[in-house]
Order: sequence, then structure tokens, then C-alpha cells
Amino acid sequence: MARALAPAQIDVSADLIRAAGVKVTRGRVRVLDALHSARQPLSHAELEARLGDPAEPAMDRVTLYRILDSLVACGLALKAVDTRGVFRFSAAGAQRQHANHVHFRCTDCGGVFCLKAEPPPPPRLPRGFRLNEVAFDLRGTCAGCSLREGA
Amino acid sequence: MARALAPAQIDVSADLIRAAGVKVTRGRVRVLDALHSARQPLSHAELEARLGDPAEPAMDRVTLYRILDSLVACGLALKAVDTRGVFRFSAAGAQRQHANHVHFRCTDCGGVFCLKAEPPPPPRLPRGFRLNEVAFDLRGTCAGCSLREGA
DNA sequence: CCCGCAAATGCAACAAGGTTGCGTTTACAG
DNA sequence: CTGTAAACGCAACCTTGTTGCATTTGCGGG
Ligand SMILES: [Mn+2]
Ligand SMILES: [Mn+2]
Ligand SMILES: [Zn+2]
Ligand SMILES: [Zn+2]
Repeated sequence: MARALAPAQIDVSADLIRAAGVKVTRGRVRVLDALHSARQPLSHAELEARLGDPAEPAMDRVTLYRILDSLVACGLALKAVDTRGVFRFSAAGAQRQHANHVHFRCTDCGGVFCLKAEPPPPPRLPRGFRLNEVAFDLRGTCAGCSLREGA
Repeated sequence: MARALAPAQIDVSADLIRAAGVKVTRGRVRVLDALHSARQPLSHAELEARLGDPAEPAMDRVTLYRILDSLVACGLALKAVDTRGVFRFSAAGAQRQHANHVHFRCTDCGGVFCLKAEPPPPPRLPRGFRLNEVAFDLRGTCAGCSLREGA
């Protein structure tokens, strides 16, 4: 009861996981759902907080690490290190939606913020070079961290 | 005795440190020397190993962290995170020259190419955000790799 | 529907990298 | 030379991430 989800919408994550050839577990589905509904790459700690569903029995810290590793291994998630040296995870496929705008990376908390502006056109490349991706990243301190530390 | 150093060469690090407006200590001089003579950015662990001078009393782990922080704070060293999430330090001045132009990173061979173009002006930031650094990186395959693989 | 087994999970212990608190020592301005 | 703020050494602590092992679970095959 109280399970009001659009039938066409449920189990998208489960299907992806099955298609990737690994076991479909409650944990993997929850984590992949969280990654899909996130607007920026999430750290292990942020995921743990976001997964705090009172109904669910709160998954183990190590299990979350292993789930993330398995999602990366089968190509469903991407892993990258942030400015603080902490790993952040994002749903694969979601990265293309971040291709066309600028990102701000807080050197203090490691947070990633999507800005509205789109990246400027790339300069002319030397002969023979093939462009694949443009990364226009701004680094500094976010509003929260600036406040907290900024005297 | 046994102190055979070219007179013009000695104390360059000490002078830099003094000019930066912080106290000149044996530890800071040793670390800045090590950073200057390194060919790549060094991690805390690598520095600790490299500083294993039997004559000196082997500086404390925490002190090394604090020395590195102080060198970064006064602009004599740069701190960056590597792909494993570990901080690496380098003498400033070496990289300063790469601050004001665009880079192309070959995803195939890992090479970094400096382009002539300077990075475009950053977009307006949300309220409270403080900008420190702008990175405009292009990713793709360089001329050599494009040729070799480009069938 | 049930079984068996590999894969996944939970828990405890561990490890590396980094930070904090505090008493002692040291650089250096006056 | 002296006083003092800054730097140092040491112990304890924290966060992020990993490993070993016993228990549970997804799921293919009967
Ligand atoms: Mn984005
Ligand atoms: Mn350059
Ligand atoms: Zn921040
Ligand atoms: Zn290349």
C-alpha cells in the first residue's frame, strides 16, 4: 500500500542493472535511482545522507562503497575525484547533460555546482587535433563555505 | 665541515621564504628545496621519504603538513589533487606560467598541449560565490594519436 | 515451486591521508 | 639580549576507503 508510482516509470534502474548483467538488488536500485535524480556528482557521504529512508533498514557503509564500485565496473556510473580529493559518483549517460554548461567546483567542500552559462566556443586547434569535450571549470569557494569561513 | 655549496646558490629558498614574509626555518628551507629540485609534484609521503637526511633529526609528520600548508598559503607552493585523491605539491613559479592560457589534454596518450588562446572571461557567479581560478580545458585526441588510430 | 550456489551484504578490523590541541622551542623584532 | 608570536613535536583523533569472513539473497536450473 501507499505505493503510488507511475507504472511506466518504475524499475528503470532495475532494468538498467539487469541489462548490465549483474544481480538486481534493493541497494543497487536505490543507489542508481539516487544518482539519476541527483543534479551533481555525489560523494559517498552525500549518498549515505540522501539514502536515509526511514522505511528501509539503512544500508551498511561498506556495502555502499561496494555498490558504487560495482555500478562503475559495469558502466552504469562514473567515478571522479573532486577538488578535496574525495570521490564523486554520477549516473552514466547523465554526463552528456552536463556537457553544455559551466561548472563551479568548491575547493573547500568539494561540491560541484552547475552554472547557467554555456561554455564559450573553443579556440582554433592545431592541425590534426580532434576535439571531443570542452571543460570550462571555475574553482573557488561556494556561498556556504565563503560565509562559514569568510570572517 | 663538509659544507661545499656554491655561495651564489645557497639560501635561494631561504630568501624566497623571507621575501614571502614568513619565518625562515630549517624545515621550510628543506621542503622548498625539495620541491624545487623535484621534476613532478610530490605527495606528503614522497616528500617525507625524500627528506630522509641522516644528519637531520627527521621532521615530524604533522610539521611537514603544516610546512606545506604555509608554503601554499604564502604562494611559494601549489597544491593539487591527483587522480587517486592524494594532494601533491610543487614549487610555485613552475606552473604559474600555465595560468593564463587554454590546455588541450589528449585522452589517448595523456599529453598536455598549451594553446595560444587565453581563457574567456568567466560568467557571472551566484551570490556569495568567490572565484579563484579558471580552467578551460579541451579534451580529445592530439595530432599524433589521431593519425595513428584514425584508420 | 524449491534448491543450490555464486554473488551480495553486514560487521569488525584495518590502513592511509589528513587535522586538532597543547605544551615546548625557536626566529627575529626591538 | 630579551620578549613574544610563530613554529614545532607529540599524542590523539577524524574521514575516506579497503579487507576478511561469516551470513543472507538473487536467480538459474530442476
Ligand atoms: Mn552540470
Ligand atoms: Mn600551459
Ligand atoms: Zn563549498
Ligand atoms: Zn595524444
